[in-house]
Amino acid sequence: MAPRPKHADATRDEDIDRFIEAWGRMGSVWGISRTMAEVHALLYITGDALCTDDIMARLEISRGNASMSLRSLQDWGIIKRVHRRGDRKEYFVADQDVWMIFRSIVRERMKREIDPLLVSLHEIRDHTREDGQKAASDIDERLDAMIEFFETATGLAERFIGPTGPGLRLAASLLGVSDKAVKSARSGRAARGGKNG
Amino acid sequence: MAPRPKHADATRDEDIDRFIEAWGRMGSVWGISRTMAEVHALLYITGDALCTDDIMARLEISRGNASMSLRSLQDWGIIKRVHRRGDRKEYFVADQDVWMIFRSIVRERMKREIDPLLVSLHEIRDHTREDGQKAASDIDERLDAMIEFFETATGLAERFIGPTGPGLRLAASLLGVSDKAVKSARSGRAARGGKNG
DNA sequence: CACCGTTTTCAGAATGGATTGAAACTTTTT
DNA sequence: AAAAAGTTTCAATCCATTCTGAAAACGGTG
Repeated sequence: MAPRPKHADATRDEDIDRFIEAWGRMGSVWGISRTMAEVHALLYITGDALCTDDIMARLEISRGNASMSLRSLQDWGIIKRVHRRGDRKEYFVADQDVWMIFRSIVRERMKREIDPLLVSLHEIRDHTREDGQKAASDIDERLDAMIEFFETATGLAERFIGPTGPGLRLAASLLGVSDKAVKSARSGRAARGGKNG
Repeated sequence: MAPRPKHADATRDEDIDRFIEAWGRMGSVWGISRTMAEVHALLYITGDALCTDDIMARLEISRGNASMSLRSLQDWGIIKRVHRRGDRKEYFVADQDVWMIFRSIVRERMKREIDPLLVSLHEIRDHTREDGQKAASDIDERLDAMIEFFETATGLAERFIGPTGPGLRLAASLLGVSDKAVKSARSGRAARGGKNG
């Protein structure tokens, strides 16, 4: 039967590499740089506390790059520093709760992107309004529609990521998204038995 | 009587410029290029059907760039071509329904980013599984957690953007996102101050 | 306070994505 | 079928962001 090869560790490392690559590619989606995503991937998937040198070596990146990525990841609140007694190095661990990671990222992105956009939209609309010119009324309506959308979306997001807890899971059940629904929604590949609570 | 300044059009154009700029800046968030977002902004906010030359002139971009942006926007399904009788040019109009725009964008991003990620994650997990090595079991768990998250999120998103209709509005009420947000959902009016709880 | 291991900073180099512009192509008109 | 009008493609170029590497700063220790 399945022989347990001595190169099990090498296999494991390969899998880790693949995960890092996949997650790094996602970086753009979340608006973070590839390297930053890779550093996070490494910390998340290993679950270990790693120091800067570990990360530099594993990812083959410069010290400066590692330092900056780690800093950003901390700013985003998805990794934290840990100290080891008798060791002068800093170690880093990734938050292991995927929902938390998601919340942190969404919160940060909203703060950086959506909030300023809403400010701009309001400024523009206030301006078109106070001019009171008829010419702008159609534009006004479109601005209104957009502002309304983003404010509703913001409100929704705050529910999800707010301090009230793991809102998404709640939302999932509220909306009746069952495992079945999820499975059948995925066409093509999907045979597997992921399970837990 | 509202005073009707002769520079009304100039003022309007300025407002449009500001909107284009704000929306263009958002481009990165949605993973589309700045110019593409600006073209969309122009079409959306004016509500007009514009031809390539109009867009080139207004945005001061090259023909090639305009052509490619328009093409992408069509691929994303948020603008469409219109034909005018007796005119050989193609004109373009933006979908005026903000919810539809959002749905199109989310659908497209999921197809391009999340689905491939999920495929990769499954491949990696299947691989760590079939090796059956103990060393990988902790990694397995983390992969499981991540897969479960993305599948739930995907299922949720499909609810929102599915053909069933304006799911987000429904979601908003289901989740009890302040009645304010939902009420002001009636077109034409809006009050500042998105805080709620 | 001088030393040593470590982290941060930052100017310049490298990289990759966006943009141009002109040629190639398509469609309509005469 | 040639000309005219409009659109798309793509190699070359531009530009913004990311990355490097070495120097500066930090912070304990003896």
